Amino acid sequence: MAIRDTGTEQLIKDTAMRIFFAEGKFNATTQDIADAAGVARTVINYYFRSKDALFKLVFKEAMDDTKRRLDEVLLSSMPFKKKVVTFIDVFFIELNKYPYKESFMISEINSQSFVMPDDRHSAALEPFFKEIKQAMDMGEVRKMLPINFVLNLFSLIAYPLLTRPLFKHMLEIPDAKFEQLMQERKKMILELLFI
Amino acid sequence: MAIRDTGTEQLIKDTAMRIFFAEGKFNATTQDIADAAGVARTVINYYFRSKDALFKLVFKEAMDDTKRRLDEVLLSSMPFKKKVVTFIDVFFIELNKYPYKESFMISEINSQSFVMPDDRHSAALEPFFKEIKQAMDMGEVRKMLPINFVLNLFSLIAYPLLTRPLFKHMLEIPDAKFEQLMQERKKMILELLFI
DNA sequence: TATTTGTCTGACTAAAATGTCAAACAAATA
DNA sequence: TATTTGTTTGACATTTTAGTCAGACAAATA
Repeated sequence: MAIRDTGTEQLIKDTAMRIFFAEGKFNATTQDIADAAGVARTVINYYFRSKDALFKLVFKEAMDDTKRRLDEVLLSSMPFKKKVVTFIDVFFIELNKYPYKESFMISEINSQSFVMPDDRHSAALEPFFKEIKQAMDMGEVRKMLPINFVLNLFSLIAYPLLTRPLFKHMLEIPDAKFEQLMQERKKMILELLFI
Repeated sequence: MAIRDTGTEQLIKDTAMRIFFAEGKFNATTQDIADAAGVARTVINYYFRSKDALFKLVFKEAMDDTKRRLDEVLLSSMPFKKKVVTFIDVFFIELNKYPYKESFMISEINSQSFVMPDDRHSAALEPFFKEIKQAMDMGEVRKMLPINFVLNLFSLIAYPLLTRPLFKHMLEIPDAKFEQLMQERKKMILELLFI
């Protein structure tokens, strides 16, 4: 007989993603996930064999998803500056839906058992570097190693959101204020990156 | 009788710090730490009562240590630009000794059980903001919210080191090359922050 | 030296989490 | 409808990890 699609497999993956990336419970157990999904814990073994296998799968799919979303922007035919603006927006939306995703990824990547999937080289990066160089030649952006432009872009967007709880406390600002600050940062980042 | 200082308590703390921050083993067990320190696992209970208590203590001491080191720079009487340069250097040295410390902190802060210690407000921050404003008025740095200047400073330094394994792979660069890139970033960051 | 007392250890207990399996259940199909 | 087969469940077993405790050990000191 063919495989029956009861939606359970997807439900478990979605629930795991929610728990990890939206709720920030990095050390969730299989029981936690099963409870949240409303299924018996053993279905996780049925569909994914082991906890580890589920975790690895969810991680890989999350990485691929992010990559796809960002590549789509990088490979589009927008003019350079508009592309960067869109890139920032997409990044912000992603981090709004899954505030802990980035942090989770970093933990995983930095962990011992982690092995980087082979296909991590983005095909979108190479041509984007060319565009950066062009923009530099045209005096649109400050001259530096194109790699540093990309690093700066990621850094300026992601870091404040990663360390959000720390900074919110250090600077004694409430949620709404922080949100507003982040919106202002979007503009500021552009002004910083472009001349 | 007085407490005998056998150095074991400190040894355990140092070992835990090494395992967490230098080796990146975030999920180390008490057995792992005891083995690495060359003591029986139960001494951890003897000195720290529970695993949780040890973890909390190590975390707090690490936070305090970082804070002290950075505050020292911020409160010094150097001229503004030199202060920022020194700040960047200190940050780099710290992240060189304990590459995973920042990542560990972020995980912890983002975790459920985490409660922020009360005394997190740095007395050094207030006067530093004043200095930033002055530098802006003097046209030394780009005009923006002083808070954004600080966020940018942290972001540009820390993020690439946090995501090091990811970027190293994505960009296919070996260790030495990455190290060199980070050194170049120091200069680039200054050029970006100062006019 | 004898005693006290802080330090350390190994054996045991307890708790938490993962994995296995037989059987129940339900959807497809003969 | 009867049978097949994919799905789901609960009971049980295993593994992993943390905590307790009595006693061994060793440094201080009376």
